[in-house]
Amino acid sequence: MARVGIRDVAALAGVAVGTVSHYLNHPDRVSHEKALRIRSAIDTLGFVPSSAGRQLRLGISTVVGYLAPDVSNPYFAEIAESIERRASELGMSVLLANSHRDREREDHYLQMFEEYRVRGLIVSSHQAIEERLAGVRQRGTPSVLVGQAARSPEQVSVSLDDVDGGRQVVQHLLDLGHRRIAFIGGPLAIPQVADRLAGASAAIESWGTASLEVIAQADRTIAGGRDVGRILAARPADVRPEAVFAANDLLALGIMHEFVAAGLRIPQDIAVAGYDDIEFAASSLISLTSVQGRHAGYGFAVVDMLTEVMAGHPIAEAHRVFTPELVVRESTVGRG
Amino acid sequence: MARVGIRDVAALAGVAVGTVSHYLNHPDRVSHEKALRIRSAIDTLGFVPSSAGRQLRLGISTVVGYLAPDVSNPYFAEIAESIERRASELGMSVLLANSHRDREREDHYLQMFEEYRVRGLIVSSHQAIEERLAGVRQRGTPSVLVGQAARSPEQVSVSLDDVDGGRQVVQHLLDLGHRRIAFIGGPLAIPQVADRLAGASAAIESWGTASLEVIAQADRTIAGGRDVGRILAARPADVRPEAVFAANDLLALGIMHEFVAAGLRIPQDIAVAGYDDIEFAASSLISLTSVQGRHAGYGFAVVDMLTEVMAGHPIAEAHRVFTPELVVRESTVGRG
DNA sequence: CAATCTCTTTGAGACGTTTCAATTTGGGAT
DNA sequence: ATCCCAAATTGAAACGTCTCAAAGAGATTG
Repeated sequence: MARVGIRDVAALAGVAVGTVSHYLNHPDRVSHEKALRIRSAIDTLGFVPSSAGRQLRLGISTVVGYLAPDVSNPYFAEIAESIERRASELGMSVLLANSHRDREREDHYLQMFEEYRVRGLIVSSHQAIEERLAGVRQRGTPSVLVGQAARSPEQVSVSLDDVDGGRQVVQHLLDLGHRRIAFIGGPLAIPQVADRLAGASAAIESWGTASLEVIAQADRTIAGGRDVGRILAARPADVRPEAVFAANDLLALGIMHEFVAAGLRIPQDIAVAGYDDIEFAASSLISLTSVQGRHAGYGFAVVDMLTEVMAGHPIAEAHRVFTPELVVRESTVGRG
Repeated sequence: MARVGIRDVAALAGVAVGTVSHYLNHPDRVSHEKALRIRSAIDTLGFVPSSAGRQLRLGISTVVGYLAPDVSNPYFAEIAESIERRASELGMSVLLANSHRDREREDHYLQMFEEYRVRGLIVSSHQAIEERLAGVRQRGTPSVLVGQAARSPEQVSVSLDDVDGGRQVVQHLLDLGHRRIAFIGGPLAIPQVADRLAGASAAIESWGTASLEVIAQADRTIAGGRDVGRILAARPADVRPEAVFAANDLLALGIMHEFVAAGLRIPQDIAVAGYDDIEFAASSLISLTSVQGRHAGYGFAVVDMLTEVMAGHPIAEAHRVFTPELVVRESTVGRG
């Protein structure tokens, strides 16, 4: 099953290889008659041009890579989808790689994308990855960092003001009258988590009479949330927080599940707020108060910045920071 | 920023290009001293081998593609993840493409994977895609169809017995005493949907005294479920189904949300069952009865079958069909 | 000391494509 | 009949890599 190449097509159609290539890339330069012969040769042979050959010659591709920590978190899946949609409008294809939050795999896929000479890279990560991306960029592959603001002016990024988001959530809980508040999340080495906590702390401090308990839970998944939820639900009411703020929606959903299973009423007995505003937050049976980041423009902004930077244009605003928006739902204010 | 190639490395290290290539691929064949020089040259130059060059020479790659209809459906995200995990154990990389249920985009990515000469393809699709895959296979790219059983003996597939799954769900609802049952889903052109309905119908018929109302909803998402849920909740109780069986969990979750919002009690007023058993089904505040397909081995089976077929081995069992398992939860039997 | 043998190193050639400069063709103007 | 021009076609060269056959350099053996 020897792969069929452009030469075979040319031979069968009785034309030169250059003509076949022209047919493929500049159809207007080839006569109708030969076009037909070539088309039929391609069909009978089942010719599929080799991207390796083309790329070798051209030196570039039309593919961009999206490296996500965890596609099974709907948050990233939703970002992936909006990126994909925008990219396809611009005639580009998106290849998705799932690092599974693993540093090594992240590195591996980054390397692979480089070897593939993707045109550009979109990277969501919980790691300190900026230095690595600087290397990649220097070697010719530009990238947009998504989800954490870059430090370096060279590294383009699109992110959310997580400090402000955390502040908004806790401010909201304080406004509702809660004073014993818990923050669930970790590890603090992750910028996104640290920022959300920082905002939460700031709100607490400026209020004065409230307290913030920090409960470490590095496993920011539904399962992780359930673990925490079980523990909290088991506490006697007077030492149980009046409200919990989870570092992301998955945690919050897991926590809520255990609260409800334990017979606690949300939000009367305990209020819950999440972060990211994934679709499942809005659709939970007790809809979840959360922080909406990527309003419509997020995926677009990412891809558009990437195209700018791929084109070599200087970026006016290298670090685009969106302001998050608190979405208040039943899990904090009850059925409206 | 001219790309640095293997020649540049060779020049800087003062060796022949062949030696550099050996260093990369057969490190044991090159002396320690030159290995060091080459390593340092690679580092200072920031050399990253071009996969295009390599692939052109070798004709094969170590990448497999996974084409999913919709990564933002956790069902596919979970499959993607298990595939990725297994593939990486076997030293392969997975590239994910999201067709967004769009026939055209599906075609586009399939073509792209072919041009990239991926080693093999894993395809989840709601379309009749077998013929297309036959073409792809004939041209040298093997594939495993996931989620629908293939018709052709040449097309390897891993799937679930959806007829049996549908039957189990409805049998369960009948056993609980429900007689007016509704099936939500569509379009019937989709094999998975049609099979689930077929199983449901079979169970109803063999029972005799029960009725099955089919409510078409092609948008099998949470939003789609909410639309249906609103309509059903608005019906007077005597024409409202006693139980609904949704073609997938997203639909079911959306439906439940509206039922609860309308004040209906689940399962006392109306029972709900879904299909796929995504994590959010188990974690819903009223946990959702669903059908578990891909128990542990699913992703493994897929990748292992793909490696077999990539190796050119004949497959003993070309169409592997897993038997689904009903997972009974609160949405049908109430709090246990 | 010659003859082998092993371990390294070398450079050419091929993979499939696109582009570019050069050539052919056909038709209209002179 | 000749010339010219545009349009269509051609073939060679180059992209970056790996492998293969061959050669070089020591080391070991007879």
